[in-house]
Amino acid sequence: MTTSDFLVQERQARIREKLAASGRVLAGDLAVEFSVSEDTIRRDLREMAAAGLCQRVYGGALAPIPPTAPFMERVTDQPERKRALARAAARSIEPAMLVFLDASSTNLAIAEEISASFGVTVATNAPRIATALMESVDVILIGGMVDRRVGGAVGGKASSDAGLLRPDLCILGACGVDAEAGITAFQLEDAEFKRMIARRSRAVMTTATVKKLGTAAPYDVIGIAECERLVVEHDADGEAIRDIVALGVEIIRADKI
Amino acid sequence: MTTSDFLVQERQARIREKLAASGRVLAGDLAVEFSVSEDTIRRDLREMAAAGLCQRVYGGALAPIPPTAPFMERVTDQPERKRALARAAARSIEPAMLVFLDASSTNLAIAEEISASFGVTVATNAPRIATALMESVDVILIGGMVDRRVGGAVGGKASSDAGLLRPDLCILGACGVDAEAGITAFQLEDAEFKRMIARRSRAVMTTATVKKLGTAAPYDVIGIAECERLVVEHDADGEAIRDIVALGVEIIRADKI
DNA sequence: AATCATGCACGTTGATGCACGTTTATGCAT
DNA sequence: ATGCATAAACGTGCATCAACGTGCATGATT
Repeated sequence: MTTSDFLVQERQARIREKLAASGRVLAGDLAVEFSVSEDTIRRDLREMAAAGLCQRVYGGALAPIPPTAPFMERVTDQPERKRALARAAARSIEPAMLVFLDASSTNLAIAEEISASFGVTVATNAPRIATALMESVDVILIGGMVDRRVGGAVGGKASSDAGLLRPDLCILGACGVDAEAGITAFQLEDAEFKRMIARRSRAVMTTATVKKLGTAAPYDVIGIAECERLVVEHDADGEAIRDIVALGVEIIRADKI
Repeated sequence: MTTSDFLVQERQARIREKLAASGRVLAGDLAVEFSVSEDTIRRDLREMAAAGLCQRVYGGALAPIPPTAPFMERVTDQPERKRALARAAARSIEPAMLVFLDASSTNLAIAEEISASFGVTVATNAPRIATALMESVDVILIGGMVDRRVGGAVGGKASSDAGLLRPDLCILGACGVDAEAGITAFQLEDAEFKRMIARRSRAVMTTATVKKLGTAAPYDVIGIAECERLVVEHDADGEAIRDIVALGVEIIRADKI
């Protein structure tokens, strides 16, 4: 094995601690600290980035943006991955549909894939998504109190508004996607809202970065089997989605970035 | 690597924070601050501009402007004048108020003057205004069908939503302001919406660039006497506002640009 | 034997500062 | 207001060096 005192997993756990503490790590520093080559550190960081545990940058790595960060912050996290997911998801949108996009950073990326030629109506509780779409397609805004962490209107008024709609397709933002736990969220009111609109929709689709697969956030939204389609990244681990497939959920893989 | 303490992405993230905070950055200052050459900063800014994260200008960069479109076209029309009006208007906003900002480009400028320290709740039918405010203050979103020319939700659903509110202060976007014609708008549904929310508010204030004074758009909103305050530019012609003053409307002049 | 973790070699890529001709903004004179 | 000179800022091309990822060999472990 190595002359270093650390097993791979230990080393990576330490790196994660450092990322959590200072927000960034330098490859050179880590190599010295762990008494390994920079090659090894780079492999670690690459592997961690592939698992969504850091952002790989020239010279080292940056902390991933926490999934509980406010919407406008989450939007800046892993944009290329979200764009790839968004492109794949947008292919499920057909002309004349009423599509619902709830407040999620990947849904903003999907909104940015929707042009006037889609010929759809989009309903959303997220002001940012409405802004992205209103010049291109018809937009129905869900009113109510805006929760800045969620990035959209949730709560009684928003649910009342959304309760007037029956979307053809609901594209659901998910904080966690797991065969057993289903689709989950970090905020209670967000989870309530998502569940309500999903159950009013003819079809439900969700998207998940590698980081979210096999994870569960604190609040249940819906079971995974209530979701017709799951869009995953091109390199999502087959193991992670095997049980989801077994529940009859159609898997769509995004293109390689 | 670099002799600087910052990874590229960190540097650009800081630049984005500065743009968000002050609306502009100077290349020379950034080079000193980050201990890199101005060449490097210029490359950063060029790259960020290409990604839509800033506007590249001689000497530095400005905060990005969203895509051009009807509402957004109005936003980019005479921004300095609107900012001056916005600053003057914002001084009428007091802590704990429920303020209503309908969809207007000057109201977006006003939204951008409102920080968390205002301690207010803002209700709006404009997604772009909600997006600008949701990180700073409590935002109540008015739902309904978004009219892209208006830049906000109007019509039956929006009126129904707004009908639940009684704002302390309604800041009304005006397309025309005239002693005889009063406050007028270019779209019928927009005029209906404005009238409804103005009449539910304790106080109404409006703003007018020199261009709008003494003009009338096709659809009546309210009479000028129903408006307590009118914010005009520092150089607004006394002749143009004389009759408005005679109707008991308080005039506030914006600062010189 | 197969697998995993590691370091090495090497060609490629990325970030940076320098040089330099071009462009822009500014101040001054008319 | 216009024209001119000047200095600062600009973008392009280039050289340099560090960082990068890939392929491979090696040693340790199962």
